[in-house]
Amino acid sequence: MAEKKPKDKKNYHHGSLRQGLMDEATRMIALGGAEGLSMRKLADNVGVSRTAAYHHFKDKNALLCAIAEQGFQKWQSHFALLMDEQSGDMSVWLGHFVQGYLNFSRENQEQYDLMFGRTIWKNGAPTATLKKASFSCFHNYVDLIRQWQVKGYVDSNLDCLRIAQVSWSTLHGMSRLLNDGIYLDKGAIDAMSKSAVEMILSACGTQQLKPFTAAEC
Amino acid sequence: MAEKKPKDKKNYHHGSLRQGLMDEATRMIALGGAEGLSMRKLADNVGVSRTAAYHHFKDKNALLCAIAEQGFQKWQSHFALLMDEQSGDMSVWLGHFVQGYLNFSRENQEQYDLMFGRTIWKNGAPTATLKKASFSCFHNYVDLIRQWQVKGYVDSNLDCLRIAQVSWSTLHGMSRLLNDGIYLDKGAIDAMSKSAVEMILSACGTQQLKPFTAAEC
DNA sequence: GAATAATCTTGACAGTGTCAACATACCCTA
DNA sequence: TAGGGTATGTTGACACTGTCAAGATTATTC
Repeated sequence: MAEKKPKDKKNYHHGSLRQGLMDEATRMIALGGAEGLSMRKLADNVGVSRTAAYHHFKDKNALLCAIAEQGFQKWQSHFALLMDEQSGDMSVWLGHFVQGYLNFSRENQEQYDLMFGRTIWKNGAPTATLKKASFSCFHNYVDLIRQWQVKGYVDSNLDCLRIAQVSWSTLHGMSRLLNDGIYLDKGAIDAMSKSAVEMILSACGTQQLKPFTAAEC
Repeated sequence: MAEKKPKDKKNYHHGSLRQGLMDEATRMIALGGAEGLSMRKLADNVGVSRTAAYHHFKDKNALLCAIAEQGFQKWQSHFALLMDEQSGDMSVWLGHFVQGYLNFSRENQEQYDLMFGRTIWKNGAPTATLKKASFSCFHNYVDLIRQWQVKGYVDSNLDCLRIAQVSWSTLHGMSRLLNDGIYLDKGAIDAMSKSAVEMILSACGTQQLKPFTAAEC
C-alpha cells in the first residue's frame, strides 16, 4: 500500500484509457450491477487515479450511457443475424426472435438494465447518441412488423406501432420480472416464451399454429 | 442552525416515529425516488436524529420493504374494488382492469418501482412479509383467470399460470417503459391499453369484440 | 524549441449508510 | 413509591461515495 506499482515512466499517459475504462466497467457491472460500480474502484482496477476517468467521461452517468450504447450495438447485431435467418414460416421465426430476445436480456442482464432501466432514462439523462441508438433499435422492430403487414403475415387493419409497443412490452416485462428476481422459476422460461409467442401471433391475426398443450394448472 | 427547535421536553420520545418515518419516506420517495431518499434527510424532515430510524427499521432496505408492502396493500384494495364491479362482459371488465393497473402504476410510480423493481428484489433482500404480500398479489390474479376458465370465458385447454405470467408481463412491461421514460408519448397510453386488451383477449381464446379501428401506421 | 492542449494526480468537500457508546424516558414489578 | 430493565433517542466515528479545483506531466503543433 505504501508503494504503488512502478508502472514504467512511459505510461503516465495510459494510451487507451477510455477503452480500458469501458471494458473494466462493463466487466464490473456484469458482476455487481451499475449501482455496485464505483468510479474509484474502477479507476483502481484500471491502475489509474481516482479522477482520471473524468477526462474521458463527463461523469458517471456518461460512462453508463456509453456502456448502454454498446449494449444496443450488441443487440443490433443479434437482431441482424435473426433477420438473416428469416425463412418462410413467420410463427417459427417469431419463436426464435422471442427466444433470442430473452436470451440476450438474460446473458447481459446488467447491461440490459442500463439500456432500458431507470438508472439512465429516469434518474440520469440519456446522452443524445444513446437516445438515437435506442430509438433506431425500436424503429427497426416497428419496421419489421410493417413488413409483415405488407407480406400479409399480420392483419393490416391493425396499427403496427401499437402491435410493436405492446409486444415489446411483453418481452420487456418478462425480461424484467425474470432479471429482477420477481419471477424466480427459470425453468418456466421456455413455457412462458411459447405462451408469449402464441399471444403475439393471435394478436397479429395470424393463422394459428397447432396450439401447444398445457394443462397443469 | 446553531439553535435547534426547542421541542418541548415531552417528546424526547416521538410517540409514533415508525409511522412518521413511513409517511415522510413515502412522500419523499414519491417526489424523488428511492435512490433520492437519504436516511439522514428523512430523519431531519421528521425532526429526529440521524440514526433514530434504526430503532424501527433494521436498515434502509427494511424501510423500503415496508413501503413496498404498503403499496401491495393499496393495490389489493384497488383490485378488490375492480373484482366487485365484475359484471357480465369479461372483455369490458378486462379493459377496466388494464386501465386500473396502468393508472395505479402511473399514480404511484415510485412505490410501484419498489414493489416490482430491482432495488429491493435484486439488490436488497425482500422481507419475508413482503414476499408473502407479493406472491398473494400475483396468485389472486392467477385465481381470477382460473375462475374465467371455469366460467368458460377463457379456453380451458390453456395453462392459466402461463396466461397470467405473460399477460402480467405485458402490463408490467408497459408500466416500466412508461414510468422509466423509454416510452415517452403519454398520449398513446389509451391506444396501447386497447391493443393490450385485444391481445390478451385473443390469447385467451375469447370471442373477439368488434375490433378497434387503427390505421395510422 | 516554445507554446498550447491533452491527460493524469493530489487535495478537498459535501454527501452517504450504519455501528458503538451513551442519554433519556417509559413501564412493570417489589 | 423506588428501582431496574427496556424501548427509544442522540452524538461520535468510520469507511465509503461522486466530483470539483489546482497542479504535474506528457503529447502535439506552430
